[in-house]
Amino acid sequence: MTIDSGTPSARDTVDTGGAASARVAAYLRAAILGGELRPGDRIRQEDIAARLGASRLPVREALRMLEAEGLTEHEANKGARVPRLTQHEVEVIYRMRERLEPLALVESLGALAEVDHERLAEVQRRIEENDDLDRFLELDREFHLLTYSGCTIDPLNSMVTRLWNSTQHYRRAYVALGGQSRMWVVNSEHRLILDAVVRRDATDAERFLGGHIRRTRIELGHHPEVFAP
Amino acid sequence: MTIDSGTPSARDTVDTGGAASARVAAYLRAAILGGELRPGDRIRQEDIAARLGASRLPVREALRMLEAEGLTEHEANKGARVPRLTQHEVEVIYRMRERLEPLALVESLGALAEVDHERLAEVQRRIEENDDLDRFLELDREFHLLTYSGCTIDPLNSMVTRLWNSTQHYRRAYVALGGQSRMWVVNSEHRLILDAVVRRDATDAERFLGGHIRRTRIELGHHPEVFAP
DNA sequence: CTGACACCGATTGGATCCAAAATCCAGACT
DNA sequence: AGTCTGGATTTTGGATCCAATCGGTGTCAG
Repeated sequence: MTIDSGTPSARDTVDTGGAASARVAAYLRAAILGGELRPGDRIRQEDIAARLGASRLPVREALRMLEAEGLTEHEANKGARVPRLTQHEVEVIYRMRERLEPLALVESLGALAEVDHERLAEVQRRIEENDDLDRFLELDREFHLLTYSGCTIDPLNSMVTRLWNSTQHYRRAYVALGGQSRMWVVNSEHRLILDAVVRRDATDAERFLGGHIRRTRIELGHHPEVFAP
Repeated sequence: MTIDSGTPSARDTVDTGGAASARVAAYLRAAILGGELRPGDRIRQEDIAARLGASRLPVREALRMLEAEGLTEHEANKGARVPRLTQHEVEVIYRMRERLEPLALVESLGALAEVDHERLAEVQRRIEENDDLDRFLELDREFHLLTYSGCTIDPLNSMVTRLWNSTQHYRRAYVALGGQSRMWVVNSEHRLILDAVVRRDATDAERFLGGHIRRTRIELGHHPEVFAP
């Protein structure tokens, strides 16, 4: 795992904290999103500090940042863990996504330039050529977050990112179980969204994106084995 | 200003961090929500530490907590400030509330016992008897957050709280300008919501709450002077 | 054999000290 | 006179050390 990584297209969360805190946060973020740290895993401050050659203090700061991003949870005098979610919690998070992400997309539409449209098309092209499951997770995330990148409303951005972070592990488990097998559905929906974005059609963008997330939620509901401990 | 305060009905945000961090966080939270610290104000770590007789470290932790709650914002090597929002940002936050809070209410409905219904009715009664503007802010917040108190989905709870926190100052400015003068509208809407909650009618609850927030957003949009620097 | 209690190791929380970065002001130069 | 540069001051970021708290284990009484 590389140390610099961080979220592919996250313009936020980079400035906050000092240099060391940011390094530690990037390391842990990559470890959790990448699947090395899984829900329920405990994170000991000293372990991380020793591994990265820093003191425990920037680790503490990093854990607080990650908590705000939904990647860790804290309990006083007991430390940090990667949150473990129930099936119902994930379902509600998808319902939150259904409502928030169309809003973020509409806020973003006007600010997206043609360069962004081209980048989006390029990412979608790579999704369709791709056949690696872990790579799909990254590209899909990049596609959607890129469509929101014109949105300047800070709480909206951070909440959308947080919702993606929280469900990342379950998305991985889902595709690993072959759930995302009918890729042509995903691709056709992505193309509808991309088209609406290029046309800057807020109504269509909102409708297609909402439907895309809703379908995913329903299909995920048919696979309770994803949530087995 | 009292030191113990904290958010009236916030079940979350109490466990995290140690004792000193929690005290500092509660102090700052009360100062910001209470209006002593206003948008744009800078928060110097040493000032707070000296004032509360703690070291700077718990202040740093507290500032991180508050950042997650939307009450402060950070910049590396530059410190913390109370965020200043534009009119458009506040409007989008209200749109987020329109979409998220009905969801939180529906998730909460089934878990609310009769005791909660009685407490709600009591709070609403006090709102109708009340004639102090600052007191109205508190009671209104308590009413709504109480209706969501049965919701156990952590990210949903924290996001709803964060949205309330972010707009608290502008709500205050709005009522101070006499914007919330037609209290009978607020009260009739609250009664509709309360009734739907008692009947556990998800459809009505969602509809009335959404309408309540939407009307507030639109009325707020007619008062741009609230957002004057 | 089981349950309660006390002790001890492990881990997090807090305080103090030091380093680095940013801001502010003065002075010189254009 | 205005602007740029340099240093001094202020403020935040990081490291180390010490205290408080939690979890497990072992022991003793019932």
